[in-house]
Amino acid sequence: MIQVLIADDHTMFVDGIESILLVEDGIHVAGRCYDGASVIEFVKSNKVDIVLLDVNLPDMSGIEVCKQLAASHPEVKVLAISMYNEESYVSETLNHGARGYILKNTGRDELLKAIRTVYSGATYFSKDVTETIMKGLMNRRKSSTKSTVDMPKISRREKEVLKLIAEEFTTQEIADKLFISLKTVESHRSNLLAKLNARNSAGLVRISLENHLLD
Amino acid sequence: MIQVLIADDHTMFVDGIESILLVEDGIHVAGRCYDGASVIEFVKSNKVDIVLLDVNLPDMSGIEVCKQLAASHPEVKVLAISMYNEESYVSETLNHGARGYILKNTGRDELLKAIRTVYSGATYFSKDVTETIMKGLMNRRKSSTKSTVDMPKISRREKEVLKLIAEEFTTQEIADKLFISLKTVESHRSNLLAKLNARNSAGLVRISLENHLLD
DNA sequence: TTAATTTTAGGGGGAAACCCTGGTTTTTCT
DNA sequence: AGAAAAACCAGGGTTTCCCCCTAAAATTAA
Repeated sequence: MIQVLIADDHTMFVDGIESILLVEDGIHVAGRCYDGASVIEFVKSNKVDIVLLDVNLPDMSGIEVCKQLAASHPEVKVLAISMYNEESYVSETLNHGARGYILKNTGRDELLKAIRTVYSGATYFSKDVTETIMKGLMNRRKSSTKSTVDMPKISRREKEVLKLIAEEFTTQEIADKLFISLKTVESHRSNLLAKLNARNSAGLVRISLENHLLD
Repeated sequence: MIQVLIADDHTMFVDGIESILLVEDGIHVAGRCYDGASVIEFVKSNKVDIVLLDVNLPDMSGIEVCKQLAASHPEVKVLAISMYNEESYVSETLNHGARGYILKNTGRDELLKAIRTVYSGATYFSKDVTETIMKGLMNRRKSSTKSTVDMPKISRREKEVLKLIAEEFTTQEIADKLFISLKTVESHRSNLLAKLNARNSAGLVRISLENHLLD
């Protein structure tokens, strides 16, 4: 029997979920909570397998609840339920221990499937959520590509020097490693400063990391 | 008619794909390529809607091909095909312009569905790949939390100094900005060097960027 | 084969960073 | 309230960085 705790501040919504789960074999509604604090309290004294957790609770955010649950009761699986299909919400929630993320417009069958899937140890995300995440993952390309375009060409040797600078080696150490003179390394760094429009080595490192110049 | 270019260095695999696509209505195999360079060449002089791209090509990586295609022929959609269901591969590929990612063990029907989906402008990922990405997205919690844990506490003031160092300001400039003495700033940097186990400002910047200390 | 770029190298000088030690005041935690 | 941590300040000494300049050899592109 899967013990489910429903956590949402909208009574009507909780009622709806409960009525779905009540008639379902193998699933039992262990309790209902209307805020984050009571979720933490409830799991302390009750056996709960899955928390159906609204991401937007009045007192604390669902993310905070996830974090605390993951710390104190890692065996309790969190299935996040949210009205918002936004990348920041989704990834934040997942990054704090939720095993699944479904939207509030999810139908009865999908809700049951999600609960059973998460209970089995796997993860579940509704189709829309999956798309959102993929989109977010892909859109990071634009920013990185754009900045790569207007980035001056860095020669092979300069890149080597740049890498070693980022690894905290001094000019002398870099010279020894590359079997070249200290003055040569200084030339390279000087050229790098000009090319990357940096004022010092700290900037060199920041710019090269931000633009993935060391890959 | 969807013009498809198959790019893979394994002849047998290309043959297999081709035989599937040949009997399919609305899909035409525009050409076959066995390395990345010829893909770039081919799209220059042929109409291609979709490139079925093996991520592991002999001469250049599929990621490189994606990048170049996105730059020169953004209308050509890349559907990545790979033997490896690994997070780094998948996200790298998607971040460089691929519209989909399927595995080589994908069946005939799913392949066709993927092609048609990508052609329609949407994205397609096989179920396994989706799971991998989700796992990867979730597992960043562990690494980030872990690194934050064994990362010494950085005071509010130190963080301010650290930010300004990363923004390439000199000690004197930082002192002026924060209305404190030059020597104080040096103290803070010195403490930061010790705390973050860095040898110089370059390392300070690298470590703080790698561990998201400036957020 | 020129032309351009890259890589190499050097002198000299000033600024900044780094290291060490010491101290006071303020904030934070218990 | 007392202890601990953080923030503040400072001097002197050493190293490293950064900048200006020049310039030859090697590689690459036109």
